[in-house]
Amino acid sequence: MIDIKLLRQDPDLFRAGAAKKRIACDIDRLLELDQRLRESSQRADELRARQKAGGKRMAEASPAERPALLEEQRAQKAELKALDDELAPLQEELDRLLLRVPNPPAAEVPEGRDDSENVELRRVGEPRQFAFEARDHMSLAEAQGWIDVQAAGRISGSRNYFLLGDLALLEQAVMRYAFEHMVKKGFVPVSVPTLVRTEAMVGTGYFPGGEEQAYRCDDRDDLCLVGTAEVPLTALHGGSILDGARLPLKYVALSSCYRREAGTYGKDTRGLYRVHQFLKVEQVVIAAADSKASVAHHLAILENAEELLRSFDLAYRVVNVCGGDLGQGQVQKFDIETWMPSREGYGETHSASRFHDYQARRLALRYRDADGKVQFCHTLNNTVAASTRMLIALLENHQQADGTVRVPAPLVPYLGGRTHLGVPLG
RNA sequence: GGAGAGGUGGCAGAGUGGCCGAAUGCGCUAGAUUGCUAAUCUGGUGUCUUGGGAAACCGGGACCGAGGGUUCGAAUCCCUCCCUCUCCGCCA
Repeated sequence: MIDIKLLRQDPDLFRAGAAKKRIACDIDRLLELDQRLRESSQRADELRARQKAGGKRMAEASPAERPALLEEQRAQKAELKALDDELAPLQEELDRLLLRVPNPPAAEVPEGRDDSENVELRRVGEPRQFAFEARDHMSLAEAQGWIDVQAAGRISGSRNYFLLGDLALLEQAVMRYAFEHMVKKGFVPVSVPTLVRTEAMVGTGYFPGGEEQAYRCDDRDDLCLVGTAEVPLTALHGGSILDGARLPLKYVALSSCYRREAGTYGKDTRGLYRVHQFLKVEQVVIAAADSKASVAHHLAILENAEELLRSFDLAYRVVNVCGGDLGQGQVQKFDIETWMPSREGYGETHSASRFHDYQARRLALRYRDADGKVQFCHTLNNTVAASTRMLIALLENHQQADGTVRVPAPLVPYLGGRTHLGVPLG
């Protein structure tokens, strides 16, 4: 959520921000509501003050004085009630609109309508050239007996999968390695709930707006399945005032992630690229409110993921995501796209976002700084490794002519010392 | 799922209709005292919001798990929900 005081001071900043993000947003209506509410609530506060004073007089009044006082208080009460009734819907509308105001993107964010206008920052590693007919991850996995989407479709519907044998082992290996990679860097390992209240979805900025992308339990419970561990991790300290000396807090979590993928019919239907459920190791930083430091954290968590990709011998590129492709809350986002031979291109595998205090405001996530002032935290997050997309990259890039898959060095210890997976195919 | 007990400031804990934003203790903090440490004494010590002020600060309003209600007046009474604890049942 944005700071309404800033909005009053500099509405154009927010108009420009919304325009850059290509998100419609009625700033004028918001300012008008704010203005009216502030004026009226002053009146309401005065009425309440008189009401309170009257109550005190009542307590001290003699029985003879009471009836007159009572009458006076009744009249006041009616007046106050009328005013409150008038204000309540306005306040509601303001709150609703406020949740929708996009966080203005950083100056470094490129102009652009959608992902086609993201700006490439660098390419690292050479896409692999094959001296043989390379397979896509699906045909390779099927040939090795590593995947069953038919059975998954029968049991769970489309975009679900069973992984079997070596591929199930590889998934675990990647997750374990990614997790420990971050723990070694001092990130606190966390196991998180993946069922969260609507409140947490709103707090992290996924709602309102992202409801179609999230699975929701039925109305017996107010619970959603998270699309990423970012949600529980960022919400972990919501509602509290942290000791500023303890910041930044760095967390890493491994969790299942659930995505409805509504509106993507016919898109990436083959294989593991777009699925309803996967595992992901996610890094979250909760920091002090300092935009410079925030940028440093952003680059650091980006580098953490790049390190992992380089250690896997995977080629990738980093893009600076353009305004139109940014989410409502993000100040800036870097995506990492990893080379995927079957796509003959780079496919998104990581997404590093920084939010400034946008999520923190919604979550009431604050800290006390060295001067004793209460401030909203800055939050950031990035993927470390998302299982399915990492498996696509590993299978396709490290496949051998005989249909086995080479295991990159860091994963060997997590696979019992094996350097190749699968059996030679005829 | 059944029965019961609770949710009050950083923590512990009082408060059953007005004098309660809330006693007391601990903690924290500033100062005094002190050869050092410990101890002692004194003051300060919630959040949000609004108005005034350059600021220190001052005034108003809201907040005692959340949301509704009763009342001139609610931490206190009523309803719904959430959470915690104890016992029983079921279960990974």
